Amino acid sequence: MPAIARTTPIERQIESVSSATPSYGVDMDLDDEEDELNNLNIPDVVIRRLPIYVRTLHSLIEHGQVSVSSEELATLIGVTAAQIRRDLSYFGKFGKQGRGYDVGYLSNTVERILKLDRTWNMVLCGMGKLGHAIANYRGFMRSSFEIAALFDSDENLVGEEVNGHPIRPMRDLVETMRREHIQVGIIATPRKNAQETADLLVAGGVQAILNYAPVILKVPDHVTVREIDPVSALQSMTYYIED
Amino acid sequence: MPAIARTTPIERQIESVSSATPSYGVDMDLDDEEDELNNLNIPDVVIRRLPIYVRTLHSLIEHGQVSVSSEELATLIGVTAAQIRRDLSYFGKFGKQGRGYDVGYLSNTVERILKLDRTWNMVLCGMGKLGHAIANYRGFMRSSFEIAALFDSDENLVGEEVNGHPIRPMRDLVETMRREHIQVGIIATPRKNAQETADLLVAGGVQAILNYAPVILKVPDHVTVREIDPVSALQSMTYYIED
DNA sequence: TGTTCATTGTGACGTATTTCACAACATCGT
DNA sequence: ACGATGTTGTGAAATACGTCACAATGAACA
Repeated sequence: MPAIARTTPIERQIESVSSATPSYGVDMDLDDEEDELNNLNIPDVVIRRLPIYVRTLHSLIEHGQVSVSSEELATLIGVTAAQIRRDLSYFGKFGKQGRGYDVGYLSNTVERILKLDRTWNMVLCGMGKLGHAIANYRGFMRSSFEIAALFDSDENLVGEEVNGHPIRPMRDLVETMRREHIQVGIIATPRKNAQETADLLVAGGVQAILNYAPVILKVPDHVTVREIDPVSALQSMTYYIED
Repeated sequence: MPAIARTTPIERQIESVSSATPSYGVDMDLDDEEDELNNLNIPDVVIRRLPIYVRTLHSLIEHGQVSVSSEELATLIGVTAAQIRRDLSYFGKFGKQGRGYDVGYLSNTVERILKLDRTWNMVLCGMGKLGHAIANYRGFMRSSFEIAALFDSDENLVGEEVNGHPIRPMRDLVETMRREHIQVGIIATPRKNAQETADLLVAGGVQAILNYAPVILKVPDHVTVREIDPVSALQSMTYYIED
């Protein structure tokens, strides 16, 4: 397993991640500490499913349901029950035989695993039409995320206020991130500026980037990237269309 | 392989597809017709990578490059060269030993595989803020896609013109789709209306749905769905953040 | 307290996907 | 015409991921 060569397990790079499986240095002394937050080598596919579990559990909570079996959850989500059980088993034992899972408890647990039991401040780079739409989007707050600052390199946009935040010049990005200890960034710049923006985010200490620009970003191993790419999504679906 | 039970191969359902591997009825008479468009059982992961290849090839074309090796392409994209060669080999042989691939030819070929050598008309459902942003998005046209009609169930919005198209009432959706032979739909409705909208799209003959609503849609096997879900993307990245 | 029932958590197995590694071959310079 | 070079396409091996199937066990109720 050549450490460098395939640092970024393929699939990830494209469909999104480019993350570090943050599990190096495990030769300390093989302590069996199999705690909940044992994150040694949990497949990224599993991690990507967890938010869906959380979302579905929330919806059950809204409906007042207190307990759920892997089977029921599976049906709601459209996966197999075995998969849900296996996924959860990576982190510990949260169910009760014969009873299923306590909805509230499981929801809290998975949120804690994903570190959603806090608010993450984000910087948004690129305040064109897309940036404006993102800045005005109401869905982040409801989910542990908050846009803390807006940036654009166009001096004409700087100063404009969007959804309560002034647009700041790009040159302030790194400093702002450091000062406010921000680890999450959103890139909504034109394609050609995306990589340089990513570099700035990295300089500012970013650890997670949500990338709306249609480019594969090169980032260090400790930075996770997920692509939001509607065009690619469409382009891959047409393959299956039978006319 | 229980046909019904796991119609929707898990991963797909969540990370996007819910498609038909459109390859039933292959007991005709095992003709070896291994043509390019041989689509028997090509993994969806591969299909999802093809748009990235196309995009990267286009960028090479813009730079005037005429030939590219799998190695170079791999570096640009951030995958391994072997993977690119394997992916392409599902469809045929497009390279020349010692030389690599002809950029223009490969680009055209992959586009043809993805059926991007035509324009796909789409319907957009849900004309709230998000719907407006999508309707005004300039990136589709440049990529074989065109929004042909807008729909919303809110009578107050009906009639409003967005980017040259009037918003029509939902009740016209099915008829419009059939009349104009539209097979691609975008859902940008609130979460609670997403499933009913999907049902209408299916009734209208949809075969591909780009879903911006945070719900897992239930659709028949012949319909492919891809989710655009920035919140889930963020929620899965925080897992990796080390503070 | 024992029996029934439902449902978990997980070894063992199976399938899907990626990577290795190399024979085959096209091109070029001589 | 030939050897050197670079790069493809692909069997075979390796790894990653998903599913089966069942022993273990908690709850309910007799």
